[in-house]
Parts: sequence; C-alpha cells; structure tokens
Amino acid sequence: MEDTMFNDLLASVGEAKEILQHKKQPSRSFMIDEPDAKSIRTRLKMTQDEFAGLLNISVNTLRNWEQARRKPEGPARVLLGIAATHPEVFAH
Amino acid sequence: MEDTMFNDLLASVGEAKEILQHKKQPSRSFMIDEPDAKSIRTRLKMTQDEFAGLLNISVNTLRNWEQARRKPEGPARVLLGIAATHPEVFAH
DNA sequence: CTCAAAACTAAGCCATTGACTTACAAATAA
DNA sequence: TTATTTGTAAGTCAATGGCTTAGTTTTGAG
Repeated sequence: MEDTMFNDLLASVGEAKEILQHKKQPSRSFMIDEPDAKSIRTRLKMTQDEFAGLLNISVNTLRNWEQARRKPEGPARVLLGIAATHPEVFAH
Repeated sequence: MEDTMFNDLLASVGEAKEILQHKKQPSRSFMIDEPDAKSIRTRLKMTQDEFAGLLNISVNTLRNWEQARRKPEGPARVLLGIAATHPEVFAH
C-alpha cells in the first residue's frame, strides 16, 4: 500500500531516478556551503521555535547555528538549501 | 541581487510564510519517524555513493544508517522524507 | 567460467555536533 | 510599567558523523 503510493508518486514525478542521475556531480548544485540559518529564517519570517520545528531540530541547536557555535552538518545544510529555494515542499 | 532572486522566488511560491505557518504543529506532517534509508535509496535506484552525495553525507554515514548502527538526526530524517516524497527538488 | 572492480557489510576509534542546562538581554504586547 | 516572548551566550555530555581496516557479495568485462 505504502509501496503503491510511492510508485505512483515516482510515476507522476517522471521517473525520479533519471531526474536525479543526470546530476552525478557531488550534488552541490543546490547545496549551500555556509548556510546562514538566521537570514534564511528571517526571510521566511519565522521564529527560532518555528524554524527549528520545521527542520526537526531543537531550538538550542538552531541557536547554536545562528550564533556560529556549531556548524550544521551535511544533511542540515542541504535542508537549509531546500528551505531557501523550495520552501513549498515543507508545507504539505 | 541574491536577495532579489530570493524574494522573487518567495513571490512565485506565493508567500512561503503563510504556507509554512498554518502548520504550526511540530511539522511532523511529512517527517518519517524511523526512515529506512536503504529502502528509499533502492527505490530511487541509486548506489550508496550516489545517495550519500545527494544527502551530502559520507558513504560511511549512510552505511551506518542502513546497518542501523546509527540513527539519522533530525534534519537528516526530514531530508530522507523529502527524498521519499519530493525527490524532484534534488534534481534542480 | 574466471577474474577484477564495484558495491556493500561490519566494527573500532575519535572529533564534532546536537541537545540539555542556566543566566541574562532585547523585543513585543498588555 | 510589567509580563511574555524571543533571542544571546556559554558550560556540559551523550550520540552521531566520518574515518579507518578487513572481509563478503554482486556485477560486468574478457
């Protein structure tokens, strides 16, 4: 069932593998090297609490990023890039 | 300039803030609690190398996830959820 | 079929992050 | 003003991320 839904999605998307694979490069096309979590968040007009919930991190961690105490890891950087360029995917 | 592009995007998306904000809930709507990285990857027909590149993690980390030695952190779970439901955003 | 390369499993090790905490300051609203 | 929300700052520690090595399975070329 879950499987069917997934395959339907893939079909509707138009064979995701193809889409994904002709960008064999390290996939840096949309990744941000040093994402500025604060500017992305403020441009989305969200509080730290809301944005942290969106990214599924604790507020403390977001604060660590914004205060440059910690640097977001790989997946978090990709996610920030998506938040910056495709915020609509979070809405569903 | 970068700012203009971003704002244009927001406009075209239709005021992302609104989209995002009427889902005040912990944003679990699309998040996977225990994402199975391996099944998502194999259904996208990608190798560990390719998928790791997509998520911007090392192959070792992806292997840790697939072998259940480590559990992906918050942002990684969100990212896996997006890979499973909106793989097209990675293609741009 | 044979053999080499690619893909993957498995596990030890350590630096960095994520998350919790406390204390305080700024901004916002009542 | 006063209370509440939002945010800065920093200490602490368990868990993850990424590195390593060693071995197994799968794949494809000859």
